[in-house]
Amino acid sequence: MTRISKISEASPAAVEEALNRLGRNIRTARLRRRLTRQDLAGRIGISRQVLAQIEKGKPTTAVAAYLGALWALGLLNQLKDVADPDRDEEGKILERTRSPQTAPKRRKMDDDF
Amino acid sequence: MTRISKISEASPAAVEEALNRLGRNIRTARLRRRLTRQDLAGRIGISRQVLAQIEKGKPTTAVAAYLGALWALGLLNQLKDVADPDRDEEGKILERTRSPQTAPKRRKMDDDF
DNA sequence: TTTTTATGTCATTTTTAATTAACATTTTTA
DNA sequence: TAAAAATGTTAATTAAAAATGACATAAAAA
Repeated sequence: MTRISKISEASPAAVEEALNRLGRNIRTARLRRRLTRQDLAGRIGISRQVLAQIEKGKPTTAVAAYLGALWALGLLNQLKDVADPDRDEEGKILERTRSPQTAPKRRKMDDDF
Repeated sequence: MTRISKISEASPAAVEEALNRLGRNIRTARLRRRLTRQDLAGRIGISRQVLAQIEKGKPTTAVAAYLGALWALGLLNQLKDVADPDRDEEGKILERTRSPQTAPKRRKMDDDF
């Protein structure tokens, strides 16, 4: 990010907590596997300084850096269920209260990075 | 990020897949709740363009932007278990194979952003 | 202890993310 | 239909992330 002013300033307390916990968990997993920061950072493709920030839960770090850490630790699969529509009971209920229209579709389907 | 060359170029396929799925899930949850991008982006504190990128799974976007979306959708709690040390069976096993030394501690405890 | 390794911390430079604004296109509503 | 709203898309600017290198300190190993 960058001029992500609002995110870094006003990221909700709940988000900050979640990031702190995630960072701690990544650190714990790394130590258990006896990996140095340099080692793990190398596997992810980031510098050891950035990995240090991840372990502190820095909010403005690229999401792929976090997920890369989980991947390198063999923990990425745990992310599969997050926000899974099948488990979004609240969303399913909300959907049922409406006429059975499908999500509006556009012509072009996106993709590219 | 920025000079995050390696992350954006070489982010593992597994990470890209995870991000694509997460983005799709966020989009589905938003539509179910009948929120426009502008609405949801406003609650998170980002621009609608960035939210669009999140829904595409852009890897270099700030982690807090992704988590903020989950938070605004009421789905953040699902992240609590990710990388939870108690569930890291692999890590627990690795830890047991060593002498019962604790994780090396430094004097100063970090924290600040 | 001494040596080596890991980590903490800082400065500099380069790259680029995010904002903002504008306009096009699509979808929905009236 | 027409009007309004949502989304797609692009460009310019600005702020900041990440890399890199250097050095200090702490921890582990010899």
